[in-house]
Amino acid sequence: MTADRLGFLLARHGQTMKLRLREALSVCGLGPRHGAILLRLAQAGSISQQALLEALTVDASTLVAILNDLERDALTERRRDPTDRRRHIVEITPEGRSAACAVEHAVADVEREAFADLDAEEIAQLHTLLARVHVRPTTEPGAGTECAPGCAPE
Amino acid sequence: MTADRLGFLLARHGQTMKLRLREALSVCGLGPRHGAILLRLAQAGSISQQALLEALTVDASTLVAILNDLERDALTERRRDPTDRRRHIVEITPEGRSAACAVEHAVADVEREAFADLDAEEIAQLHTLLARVHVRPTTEPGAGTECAPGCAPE
DNA sequence: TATTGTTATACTCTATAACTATA
DNA sequence: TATAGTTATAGAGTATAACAATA
Repeated sequence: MTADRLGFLLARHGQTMKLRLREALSVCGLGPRHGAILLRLAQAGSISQQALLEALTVDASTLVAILNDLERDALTERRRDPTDRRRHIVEITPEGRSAACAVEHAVADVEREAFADLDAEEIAQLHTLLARVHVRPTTEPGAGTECAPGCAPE
Repeated sequence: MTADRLGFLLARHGQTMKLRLREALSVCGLGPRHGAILLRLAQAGSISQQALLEALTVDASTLVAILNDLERDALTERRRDPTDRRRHIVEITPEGRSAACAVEHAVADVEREAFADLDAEEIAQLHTLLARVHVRPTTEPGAGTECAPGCAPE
């Protein structure tokens, strides 16, 4: 069942993984993005909002909504950057660390099941390879080959 | 920048790939799912609607909408299975084959750019590994480890 | 009664554009 | 003027549930 383009395969499995993560994290009342942010913060303690934007590949307005949720639940806090009062720095709270721990467990469960057929080395390989795919387009849109002649429908 | 859970990484890159595929295929007036179905049909000629459901991991109602689009553009046709008139068999039309060719090119462009940092062998590895992740949950929901005590917020 | 396909609908996610504040 | 963040809103995608036809 590998009779599928790698691009489609990646898109499809990514979608499935997102759905599973959502289900697993719904126990904690969080979405996948919320979880990813909490884990980052649990590692780093505090991150600038800009850095989160780059790391998570989300729209700025989306990030605001997520941070509002987290702050409403007292899991994170935003404070102004003293050196540039336009910028926000996001910090994790003690409650946030507890939640991050829960997220860690939930994600680990999902991963254990999803990657059950791979051994540790293969999982590491997959991780490394995935980390090396380009997330952002490097060339201008439209730079590639156009649709072949006579291909366009309608 | 591998400081990320594999699950989150897969979900995020899958999302990005889907967006890129959508952009590339919009030239042909098709969505990613439309493209994936066309490629399948270009290979097999005809597939039962049930088989498409399993292969694409989409909801039945979603598939209906996609097939309606394809049929409206005269790229595919549905006919009843003579042996069981409840079932539909989806067939590709000549126009559909042309469109599939366009899809092939567009997807190849996206893949070339996204996997530019991987050599042919690594791409094949990634493909093989991805094909071996479990798409569907094998255990009942809730069978895994629950959130650690004191972890749940609010 | 169970299965296949369909329709209608509600819900979520995401992106777009306009607005505020700081620089 | 340009940047960081926010808000409101519209659009697309997906899932849920009820329905029709066939087995």
